Amino acid sequence: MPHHLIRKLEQFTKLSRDDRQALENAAVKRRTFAEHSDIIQEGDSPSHVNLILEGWACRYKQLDDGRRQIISFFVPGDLCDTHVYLLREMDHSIAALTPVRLAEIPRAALDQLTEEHPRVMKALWWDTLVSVAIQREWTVNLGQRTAIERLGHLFCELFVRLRGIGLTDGDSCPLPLTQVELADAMGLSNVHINRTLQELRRAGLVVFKGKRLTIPDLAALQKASLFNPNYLHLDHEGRHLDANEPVAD
Amino acid sequence: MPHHLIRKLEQFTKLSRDDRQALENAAVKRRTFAEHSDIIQEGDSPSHVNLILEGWACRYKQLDDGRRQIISFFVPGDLCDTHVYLLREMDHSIAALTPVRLAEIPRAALDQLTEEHPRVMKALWWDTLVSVAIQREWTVNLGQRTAIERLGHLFCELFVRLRGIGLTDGDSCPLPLTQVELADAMGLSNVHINRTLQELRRAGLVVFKGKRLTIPDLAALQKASLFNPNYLHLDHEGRHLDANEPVAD
DNA sequence: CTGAGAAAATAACGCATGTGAAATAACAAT
DNA sequence: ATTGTTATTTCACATGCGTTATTTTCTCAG
Repeated sequence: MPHHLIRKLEQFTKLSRDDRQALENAAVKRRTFAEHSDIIQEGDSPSHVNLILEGWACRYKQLDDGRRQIISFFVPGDLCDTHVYLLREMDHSIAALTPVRLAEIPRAALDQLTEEHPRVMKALWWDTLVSVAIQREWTVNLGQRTAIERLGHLFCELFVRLRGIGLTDGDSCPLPLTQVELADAMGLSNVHINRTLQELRRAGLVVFKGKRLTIPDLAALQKASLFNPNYLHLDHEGRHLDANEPVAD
Repeated sequence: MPHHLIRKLEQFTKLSRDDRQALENAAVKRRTFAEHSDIIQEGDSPSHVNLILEGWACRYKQLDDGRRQIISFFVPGDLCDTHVYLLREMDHSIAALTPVRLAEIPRAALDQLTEEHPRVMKALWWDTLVSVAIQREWTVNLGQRTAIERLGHLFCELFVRLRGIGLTDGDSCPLPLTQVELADAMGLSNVHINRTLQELRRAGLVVFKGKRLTIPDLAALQKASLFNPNYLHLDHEGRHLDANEPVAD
């Protein structure tokens, strides 16, 4: 059932049938959340790890005066902070952007998983490292890129991430975000997101309509956005398949 | 010798003499780097984990057209990405901002440490979680805060982090950064950093001179910067000292 | 003490992006 | 179809911050 996660992890290393089964077993407790509802709130005490199975969510933080920053987007297969339960309380909230189906992985299940399945442990570490690399890239995006580069960069990133889990269809992918949400993520006003979107459309770089994004020429968009996918670390060629860890399947 | 790291980790959980010794042993291989030299570069293949013992460093990323973003600051006791060697190549560079003394922790040593010293493993996980929480907060900082809030927020963060490892002296701390470096970190021009710094000085919120920062009234600066230290997770009161893991000392 | 290089400060001007408000357009539920 | 609701688009105007360049102040080696 957590096939998106498995597919994502297998971009990094092949898992055995047993490994995959262990992941299934860890993700038995399912929950659903309505669009726009909070999955967990700042100040809550985290007791388990959330794995998004279906739908989109986001991390966000709200300043005292109402300003809101979306800190990251979660798509199917994404884990919300492995080992987060070590912390006493959440420093941010997570909200469902669409209806969300997720699995709550209890602390004990995760600990057992990493102890008994070293390949899974390594793959989860890889996933964690990629997540923080994405967060770093957002720092670069917000700090240095212009509005048009910034938005183009986000579109490239989301497209490539979705492609990795098989959720793209040719040159298009789902993008269930409003312009206000894009604005909150990019640190821009919704008015300026609208202007920027039109500029991207006029340049023929993107089509964004009906909750779907189409990128007719990904290379062109990458170039215009200074997007370099190296930070997603999708380039391994089996490097991490240890010869002495046979993959029984 | 890695006493800053130990002091930092002990903000989270008490370590036994044995735990501390294991950390010492893992950090035997020492190196020094000159001011402004690169410690590791984008594209390099990481083979070990760097632990800053002395001096300041930063992660940064350079765009093709020369724009540079400083992504994070490293102070003594900071680890540069636990388990980074799982990745094939670095997606960013790390540079020494002052002369730097560090320890290279080999992969095997780290693996052994986490296997044989569960308290240390937990503490390192906590440290990792705090690091990414800091990265998230930078996203909020760059996305939502005005120049003056942004810079004030950075000053609060660095002061609190340094206080945690005993590197503050009353209401002041070292801050060996130039205005250009502050600009590259805050996504602002050096000219505007200068203007903003003057505004902070005029308001009596900071004194910044001779590579030292003084914050006469931390509460006031926190308020002006919308700084909430919760994301540094320094609030545990022994919550993670399991009763069944006696701390021999 | 002196000079050279780096860092900080100042100045003038331009533009990317914000703000607030109003007008359309799309969507969802009856 | 009709309506209420939410999302998008457009407009007019304001401003925070960038850019380029010059000047002043530090720092420290000799």
